[in-house]
Amino acid sequence: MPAGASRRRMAAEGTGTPTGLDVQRRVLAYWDATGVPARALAGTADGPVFRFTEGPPTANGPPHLGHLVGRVVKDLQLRYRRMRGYRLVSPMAGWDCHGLAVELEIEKRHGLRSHHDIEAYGVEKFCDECRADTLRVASLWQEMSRQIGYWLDYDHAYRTMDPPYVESVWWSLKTLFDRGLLERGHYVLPYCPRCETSLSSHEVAQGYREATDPSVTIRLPLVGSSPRRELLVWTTTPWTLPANLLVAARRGLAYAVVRAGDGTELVLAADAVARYFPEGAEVVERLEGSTLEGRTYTPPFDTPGPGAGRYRVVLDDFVTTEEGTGLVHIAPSFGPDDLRIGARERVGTYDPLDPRGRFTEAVPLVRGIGFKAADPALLKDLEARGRLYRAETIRHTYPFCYRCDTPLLYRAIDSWFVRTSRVTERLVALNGGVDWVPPYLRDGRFGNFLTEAKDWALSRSRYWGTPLPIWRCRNGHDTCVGSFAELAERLGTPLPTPFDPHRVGLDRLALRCGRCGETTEREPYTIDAWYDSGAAPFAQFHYPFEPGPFDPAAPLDYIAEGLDQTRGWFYSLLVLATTLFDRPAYRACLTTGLVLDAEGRKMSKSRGNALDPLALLGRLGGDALRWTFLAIDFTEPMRLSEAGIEAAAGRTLGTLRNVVTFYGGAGVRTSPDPTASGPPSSPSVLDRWLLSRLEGTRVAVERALERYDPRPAATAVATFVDDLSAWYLRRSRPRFRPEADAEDRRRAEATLGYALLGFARTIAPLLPTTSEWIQQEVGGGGFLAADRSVHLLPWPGTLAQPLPAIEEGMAELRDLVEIGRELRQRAGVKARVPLPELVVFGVGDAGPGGLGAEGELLLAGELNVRRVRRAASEERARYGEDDWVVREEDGRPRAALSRRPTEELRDEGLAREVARRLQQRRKELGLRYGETVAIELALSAELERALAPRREALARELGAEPLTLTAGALAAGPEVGTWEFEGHRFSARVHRPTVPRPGGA
RNA sequence: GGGCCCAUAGCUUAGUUUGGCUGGAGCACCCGGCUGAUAACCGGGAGGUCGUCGGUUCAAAUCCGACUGGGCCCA
Repeated sequence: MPAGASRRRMAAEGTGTPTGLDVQRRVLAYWDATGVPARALAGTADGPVFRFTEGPPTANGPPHLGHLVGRVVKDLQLRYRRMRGYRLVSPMAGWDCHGLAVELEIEKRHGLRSHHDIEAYGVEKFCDECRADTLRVASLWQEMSRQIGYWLDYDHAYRTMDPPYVESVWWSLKTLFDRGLLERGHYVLPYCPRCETSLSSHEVAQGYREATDPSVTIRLPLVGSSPRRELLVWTTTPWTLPANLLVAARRGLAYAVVRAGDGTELVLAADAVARYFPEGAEVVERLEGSTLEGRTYTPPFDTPGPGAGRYRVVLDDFVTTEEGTGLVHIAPSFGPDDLRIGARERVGTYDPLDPRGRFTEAVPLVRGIGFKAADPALLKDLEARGRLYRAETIRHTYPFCYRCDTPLLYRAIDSWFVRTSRVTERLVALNGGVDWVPPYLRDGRFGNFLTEAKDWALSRSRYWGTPLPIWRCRNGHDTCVGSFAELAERLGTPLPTPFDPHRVGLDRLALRCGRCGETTEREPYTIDAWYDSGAAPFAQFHYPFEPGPFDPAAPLDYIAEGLDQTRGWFYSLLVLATTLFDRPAYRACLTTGLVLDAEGRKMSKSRGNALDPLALLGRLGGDALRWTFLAIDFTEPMRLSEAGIEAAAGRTLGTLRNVVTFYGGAGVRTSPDPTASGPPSSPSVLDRWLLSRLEGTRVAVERALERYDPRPAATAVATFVDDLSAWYLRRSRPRFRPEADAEDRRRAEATLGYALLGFARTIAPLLPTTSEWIQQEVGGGGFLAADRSVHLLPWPGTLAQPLPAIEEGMAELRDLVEIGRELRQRAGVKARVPLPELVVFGVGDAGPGGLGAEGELLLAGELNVRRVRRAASEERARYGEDDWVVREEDGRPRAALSRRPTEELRDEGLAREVARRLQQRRKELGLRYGETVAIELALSAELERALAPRREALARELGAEPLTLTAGALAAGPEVGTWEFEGHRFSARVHRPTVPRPGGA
């Protein structure tokens, strides 16, 4: 019979150890049927509050493995807090609904390319589709959460597009507006001509790419110079030259006037002369920068017309000579420094591009041509007029729209800003009190970002987002509306019901100006979706319009998201908490690193190396993944592979399941809840040791979770599972046999049951399905009632008395076991052959490890020696090389093992070997513990001599009825097996006394 | 160009904050064992220039500096 079939049959009969997936199915079915998650969800109703907010994902794409890591980290903390009796505010799931990502999806679907296309298509229809698309794969997210055991309230999820949420966002915007922290401005921002909107720096950062651009130097003749003098000016964006208004030089910088071949004199920085004239140049004059101030020049293109003070040289310290000529072309509309200088010099701005980045009729030469595409025509014209000094190309990184791959331009446009630069100090100060994990983020990446934070460009010229609730009248008065009621009041009419606060409905509304009574128009913007999510802690409760559990004075206790959120959610949360409530947004902030594949490359859909979290969960189960994430350093980039996850989880979790199966399968049953009456008392040091180890594990897990660092918890859990399986159970196995002392057996059962249940509670935050399975299997819940769930039990207090002396003694004892095994190996005697004696040197009357007679018994049992004897080091000489193997440490004897078994012991070893193989046979036949079997044994002469006196004991041990012994060999047959070992040979017919069921093997 | 993080056995890692005994462990590998957990379990072995170089020190995986490689962020 194939092994697989055998195992399946055993599993069907309930005698095999279930896989992690079996456990998960069983537990999820139990939770689904009894509603455990809903009952546990919010924690203790009247407990102290633990504040948490789920960072809202956008659900228009499926979850990836990185999301899973974050969810595990969040969930284990929430479970721990629930068990500690906290009330969770709030367990709401959340969805980020607005933004360009959603819009672009719809644009693609209908081939829309511009604002014009969208408006022709119909803004209302467009937004309706965005709304419908936004939660397209929410069910995948929910299913993923269910399987990983991340319990959130999906039935009452907050959605950033819901009217109450939008109203809370409006309230916050008006609060900022009233405090002068929300202002309109004309600033240079990254701008996508295809999306026709400005972008945030966060968005731009994702789209830098290598590109080839012109690198040109042009001549700008100084007015009224004789001989003719020309300024040399360098640029990589010729398309900005029609918008040139000034040239900047630097005070204190040395400039040279160089004679050119055509007799004109060229002005450039002295440092740049060598670059421009590698063969040398005739310098006719040296100038200091400030002497150039106020000189006027002829502009590169005769476009904007005269304006006061335009086309002159000004001074500014931002001019350098590392690149270019030390004379910088200033187009105030197209660069931040340009805009600043233009404003200081009062020359205004000049922008000859339309919203789609094409030249208007102001530049007839290139009218209708896109900004970058116009470069060749502009250069050709300059050349024709003799104004082009040098034209080359350059490779550099240039920003492209990360959504649509269009080259961006930097452009001064009207926008609304949150004046974060005015609260920089508060942001830094409040962040200083945040407990970051890992800690270096506080002053490192995040801290740096805060100190450099510029004003937050909030407005977007888009359609699907929270509309900016500001109306402007023709006198330039702005009215910011902070609630739906205020909107109705200013309108003078009730709002339609239901009222949808999105662009279509809102843009139609004309308010009266709050100051002058004039009619107004809404500022035609939506806001950055990051603002929406930053408002989640209060907006999810419709604060301040409803009396929810939001406390404006209290930060969140804990949040956890991916490291990329330092520029995203972590930032927007802090900005809003600071400007609205003047407090930090969160007390503890944990970040998770990037998920990489086995080769260390970033997992991405396009690369095809991404692991599908739902498929993984379906194959391995949630706890296997959880265990993997706990065991690795999730604050750093993580290399993950399916094989790695399976291997990491298999050992510890598989061993634990085996122990639980043994507890049930060996017929062990105790009272329904072994924890109810406190730790069982037992004189056995083995029992007391296990319970002490259990308590140590509980303390280690508690300490780790209090510090938001689960890794030490995982280490402690793995160690305990090993102690439980490889030492406690291994040494306790004789105690569970039917022939064992009844009282001792009862104590062992009670101890193991208590330990398993205490352990289940300890690991409940880390491994929710495994712990629940243990609780139901061992605690007698039987997967029946919700109130027996481990997740509704409190976090355990002291589980047992810590006994450091016993733990140390046991460690010493286990050390002696290793020494004993080494001695056996040296003696060349297998463990199944009992040896007469192990001598332990230099231990006191309390025996090895100070564990008394029981310690000696454990040692004797584990090493299969008849007795353990204590001896003084001085007796070393009595243990010669012939009959003993001796282990010495530091020149002193530690242990000695008698290497010569007696005839009787040797025979016992042979009997042991035969019995072991027959036991194996029983198991292959799928026989249970108590079932009897008929065995015919045919033995060699020596084996028969050894076994005959032990026939009775052998029959009992094997459950053989009858057991017949004969000399010789059995004829081959289907039920006959033959074994050989160390020159011995025997065959046996083992058959079940009952007829197998039809369809069985 | 600037900032931050990481580097320990083939793989996953403990130890680094606070310098100190032969740098622990698991997986895989080789050898061996198993006395009702058996796709489980146990022992032994082999495998390490603790990324490289330099410094501080009686003593450095640990502290300092430089460099190399990898990653993230900013420009």
